[in-house]
Amino acid sequence: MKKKKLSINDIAKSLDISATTVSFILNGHAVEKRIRKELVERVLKYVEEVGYKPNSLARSLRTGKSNTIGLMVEDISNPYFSGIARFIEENAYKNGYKIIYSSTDNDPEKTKDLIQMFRERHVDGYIISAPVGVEEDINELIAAGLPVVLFDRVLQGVETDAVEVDNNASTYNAINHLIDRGYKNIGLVTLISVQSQMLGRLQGYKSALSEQGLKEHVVEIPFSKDQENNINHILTFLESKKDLDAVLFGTNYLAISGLKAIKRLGLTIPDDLAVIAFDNHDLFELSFPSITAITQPIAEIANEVITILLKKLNSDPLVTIGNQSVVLPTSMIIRDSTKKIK
Amino acid sequence: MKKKKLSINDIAKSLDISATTVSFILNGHAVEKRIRKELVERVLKYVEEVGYKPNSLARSLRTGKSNTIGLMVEDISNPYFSGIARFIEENAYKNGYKIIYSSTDNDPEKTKDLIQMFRERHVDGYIISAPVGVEEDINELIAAGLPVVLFDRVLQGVETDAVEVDNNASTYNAINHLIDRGYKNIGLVTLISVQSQMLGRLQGYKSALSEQGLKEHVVEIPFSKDQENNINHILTFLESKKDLDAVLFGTNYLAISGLKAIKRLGLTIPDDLAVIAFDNHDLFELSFPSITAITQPIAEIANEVITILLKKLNSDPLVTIGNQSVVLPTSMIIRDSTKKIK
DNA sequence: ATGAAAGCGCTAACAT
DNA sequence: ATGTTAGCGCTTTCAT
Repeated sequence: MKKKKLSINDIAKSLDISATTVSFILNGHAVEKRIRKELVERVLKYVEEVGYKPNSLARSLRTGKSNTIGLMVEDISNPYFSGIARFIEENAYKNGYKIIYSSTDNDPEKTKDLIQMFRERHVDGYIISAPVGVEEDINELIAAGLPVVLFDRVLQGVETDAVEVDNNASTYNAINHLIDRGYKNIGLVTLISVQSQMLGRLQGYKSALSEQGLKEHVVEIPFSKDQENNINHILTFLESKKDLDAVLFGTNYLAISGLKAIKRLGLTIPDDLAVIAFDNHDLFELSFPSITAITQPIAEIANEVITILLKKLNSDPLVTIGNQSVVLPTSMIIRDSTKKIK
Repeated sequence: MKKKKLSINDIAKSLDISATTVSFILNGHAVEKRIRKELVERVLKYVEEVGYKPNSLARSLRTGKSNTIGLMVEDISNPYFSGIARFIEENAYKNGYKIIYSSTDNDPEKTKDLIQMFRERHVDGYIISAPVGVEEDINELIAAGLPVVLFDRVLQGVETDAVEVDNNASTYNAINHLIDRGYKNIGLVTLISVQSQMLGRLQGYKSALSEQGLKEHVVEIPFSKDQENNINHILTFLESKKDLDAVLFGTNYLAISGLKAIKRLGLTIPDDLAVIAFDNHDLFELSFPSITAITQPIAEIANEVITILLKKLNSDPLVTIGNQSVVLPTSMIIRDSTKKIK
C-alpha cells in the first residue's frame, strides 16, 4: 500500500483532461472560466477520493506566497508571549496561515539572522516584538512591501503597524495607587533597556512620583535568561534601599524573581514592602499574599495584531493603507500585596 | 535603492559563468567538481557582496527537503510545553532547521488536519505530543519514511521514537511520600483520558494505595481550556469528599485550578489538605504554603527529542535505525504543602 | 573544469 | 469551455 505522492498531472491524466483545468477548478476559478459543472464535480470528487493535496512548495514558488507568518517573540516560554502566540496561532490557522516562530532573546544579532531566515523562507507577513538594533532590517522588510506588525514595543524610526499597551499610564496609575495607600518610598525594578515599553513604564513611574514630590528609587537590571541572576540583582537593590516601603516590578519575570528575593530576605508583604507586578500571572493570584498586578489584555493584543496583519495580507498590494498604531489600556487587579495594614 | 531579488541566474550572468557552477560552489561541491580555487573565491566574494540568498522554496521543491520541523503540542501556552518548545527551537535553529508549530488542544480531528497541513508543507520531521485518535495518521507518516518523535505520551500501536518520563513511578513515589507523612485519604485529580501519560500516573497512584490497603478517591475531569470549568469540577469533588486529607493533581494546570478551588473553600494547606502537583511551576515555589511538586526534566526531554530527530534526519534513509524509547526519571521537590503538622 | 538542459509541481497568460 | 506553454529558482545528470 505504497501511497505514491500524486501530482496535479497525475490527476489530469487519470481524468483525461489538462492540468490547467484541474488547477482552475481547485483554485475556485471554475465559474469564471466557465468550466462545465459536471466536470467540476467529477474532478472534485476524484480529488477527494484519492486524497490529492497540492504541493504547497510548488504553489508557493509559483505564486510567491507561502501562507506562512513569521512570529518573533522575546521568549516563547514567557507566559505573556506564549499566551499571545496561542491566540495568534489559532487565528492564523483559521485563515489558512501557518506560523513559524522563534525567540529573539532580545538579541539584535540573533534577530537579524532570524529576519533573514524568515525572508529566505518567503514568509508572507511578520509579527515581531523587536529588540532595539534591528530598525534597519525591519525597514528593509517594509521597503520590500512585506507586511510587518510590531507588538509589545515599537521601534524608533520604524513606520509600521504596531500594537502596544499604554505603558506610561499603567505605571502612573500603579504608583498613584501606592501613594493613595500611603506608601512613600517606592522603588522600580526594571531592565536596562531602551525598549519603548520599558521606557514608557519608567516614564509613568517618574511622572507619578515627581507630581507628588517623592524620590525615585530605580534599579535597572541587564536582560538575562538566568533567574538566579535577576534575583541577585534585586537582592542587592533591596538591601541597599532599606527604607523602601513599596516596589513596582517592570515585567512578570522580574516580579517572580523579586518575590523570590523578598522571600529570601524574610521580608513580609505588604507590611515590610508592598508589591505590584507588571503583567498578570497565575502566581500572583495564588501566592501569599496575592500580588497586585497590572494586567495586559493578551487576547485583545493578539487579536489586534493578527487582524491588522490579515488585513494587510489580503489587501491589494497597490493600495497602500495607512499604518495603524493601536494602544490598548491595561487594568490593575488590586490584591493583598498593596493592602495598607497600618 | 530597490533591492531586486537576485536569482542564481543573475549571479551567473554577472560573473559570466553558468548557474550550475554557482550552484556547485554554493553547495560545497567545488572540490569534488574540481572548480578552480580562484573562481570559487570570486563567486563567494560576489555572492557575499550583493547579499545573494538562494530561494529556499525553489531549493526545497527541487530537493524535497524543507529544513523545517513540525512541532505539535497540546497547548503552547502551557509552561511545560512552551518550555520544551523553547529548548527545541534553540537546538533546531542551531542545526539549520526552522520550527513550525501548532497547538492540538488534544483534539484528534484538529491534529489530523495539522498533520495533513504539515505534510503538504513537506516538513522534514515531526515532534508530536499526540492525542489518542491519530494513530493511523502517524503510522502513515512513518510508513512514508518521515521521522516522527513522540513525547510526553506514546500511542498504542504506533512504533516510533518516543521520549517520556516515568509517570507510573513518579506518582507511586509521590503517594508513598504522602503515606509516609501519615496521610491516609489521598485523592487524585486527573483528566478523563486514555493518554498514556495520564494512565501511567493513575496506575502509580493505584499501586501505591493498594499496596497499603488504602482507598482510592479519583476524579476524572474532561479536558478543557476553560480554567473556571476545571475549578468547578474540583470544587464538586472536594465537597463530596470531606474526609480527604491529601490530593495529588495530575497536571500543572489541574494543580493551579485546584489551588484556586481550595482557596475558595477556605481550606488550609496542608492542615486540612496536603497537596502535590505533577509538573513544577514558579507558582508552586512561591505560593503559600509552597507546593510539593513532581518535576519533569524539561531541558533533558527537549534535548532527547531533538537529538533523536536530528539523528534520524541526518541518517541515510536507506539505513533503518531502530526506534529509541527514552524514559526519563522525574524528581520530587518536597515543599510545605505536604508537611505534616500534627 | 564547466555548462546545457531537464524537471521538481504548480499557475496563468494566451491560445483555440 | 478547455488545453498549450512558459516559467517560478534551484539542483543535478550528462555532455563536452
